[in-house]
Amino acid sequence: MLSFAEENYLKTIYHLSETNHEDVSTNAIADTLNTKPASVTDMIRKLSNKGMLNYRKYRGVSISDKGKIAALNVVRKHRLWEVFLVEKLKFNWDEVHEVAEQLEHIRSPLLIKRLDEFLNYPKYDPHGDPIPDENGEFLIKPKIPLAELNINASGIIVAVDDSNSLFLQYLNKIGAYLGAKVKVLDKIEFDNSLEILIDNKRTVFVSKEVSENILITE
Amino acid sequence: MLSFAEENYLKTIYHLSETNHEDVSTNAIADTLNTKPASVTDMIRKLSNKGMLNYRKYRGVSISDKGKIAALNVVRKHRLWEVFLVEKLKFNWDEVHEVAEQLEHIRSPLLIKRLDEFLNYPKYDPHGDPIPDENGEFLIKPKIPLAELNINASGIIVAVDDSNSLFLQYLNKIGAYLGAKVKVLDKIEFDNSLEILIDNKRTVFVSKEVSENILITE
DNA sequence: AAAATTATTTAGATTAAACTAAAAAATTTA
DNA sequence: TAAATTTTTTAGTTTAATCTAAATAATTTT
Repeated sequence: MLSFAEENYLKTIYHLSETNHEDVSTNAIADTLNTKPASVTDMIRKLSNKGMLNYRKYRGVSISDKGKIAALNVVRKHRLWEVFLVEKLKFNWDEVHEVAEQLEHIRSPLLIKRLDEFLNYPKYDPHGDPIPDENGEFLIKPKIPLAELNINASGIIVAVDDSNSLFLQYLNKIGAYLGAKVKVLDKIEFDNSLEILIDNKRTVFVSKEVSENILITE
Repeated sequence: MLSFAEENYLKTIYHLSETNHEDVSTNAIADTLNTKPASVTDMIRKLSNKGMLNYRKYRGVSISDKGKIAALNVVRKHRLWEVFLVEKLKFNWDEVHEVAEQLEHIRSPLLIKRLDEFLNYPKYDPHGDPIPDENGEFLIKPKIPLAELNINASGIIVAVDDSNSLFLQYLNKIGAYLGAKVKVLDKIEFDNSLEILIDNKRTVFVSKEVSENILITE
């Protein structure tokens, strides 16, 4: 059985090895977990001894099959809780992470089974990220810029590329938010701006820059 | 901020001082928490230094006002989660405790506020125990033996006094379970047995012994 | 390729929460 | 009330997870 700390290390190492497909460096782990490299080395050694990681001194680590299963289980719990927080408890997107970081460590297979059932077996979390099933299987849904949608196509806003606060304020002003449904009504050839319908309620024009920075899933 | 361990000690000391109204002994705490008395002494000292307990060496501890607020907050969280598990996730009574012991330590005032709202501000947990509000206020609902109900009165089964497995098997056989609604249809003067209606479904006769061991709240 | 820099590991400490064994205080028994 | 017993505390360890400082390995620069 894994401790909270061990679960956090595994999850981090899993995420880091997914994004860049090489062995993960000690410093990268220390940076994301806000710990010191020396602490990371200690934990790496421990997790290697448990068969969760493949480790070559000074060369970085990769995650083993066993470790991947454990990591995906934590990811599964994290994302299911995020769905719960947003859909049932009306949390906003930016409020869920910290709480889900805690909830993901609750140990009870029955709880997760029932939560999954209660949420009606969601396949994606509120950020559009896939929820692994009990066996760690999942299907990635591509995130594409709104700019690439065809006329009459629609999607859900799942992320923004340029997340500075002026941009977020602007999105708020036009009634767009993470989770909102958007439909492309027209493309203006003159300046590549888009006419979009947000949440079946409001029609607005957005510039090319804006539409390239809004990521959606279909 | 309190650690998990500190929260568990405070909760235990609160419960122990509620049941018998004296200072709580080191051994009693060690017994309920399955630790050694020496460990308890250490923690008592720590919590006293934080102003959570009143402690006189060799004389036992009582909980301070500050400690009580902290303890009641944990109790509140524990009981709200129990309601969630039973009402929303269809857990049985005997399955909730262990999970709620973990969930009660999740730190997020917003989470608890929203959970409370989501559950429609329950005042009692599935065992009939009161849920303290944000200020630690609550109202105890007396638990009385089924035997003491008048004819046509009804209540909810919240506990059993004699919880040996033969008794529980018998309850199961007659369709009674924790949380079930029971109504007294008749009292048989000859042997003080009762004719009761369980869950508006089934009518059965139960002996005096049985009706004295089933605890209900109105 | 040697020097400088950066990354990683080792060695040794610290903190929280537990433990055992022994000492001391309180309580019960005779 | 003195002796025996029980309870509680003290002293000293242990383990997990962290840290700092120093040493070593790897990489980059000149």
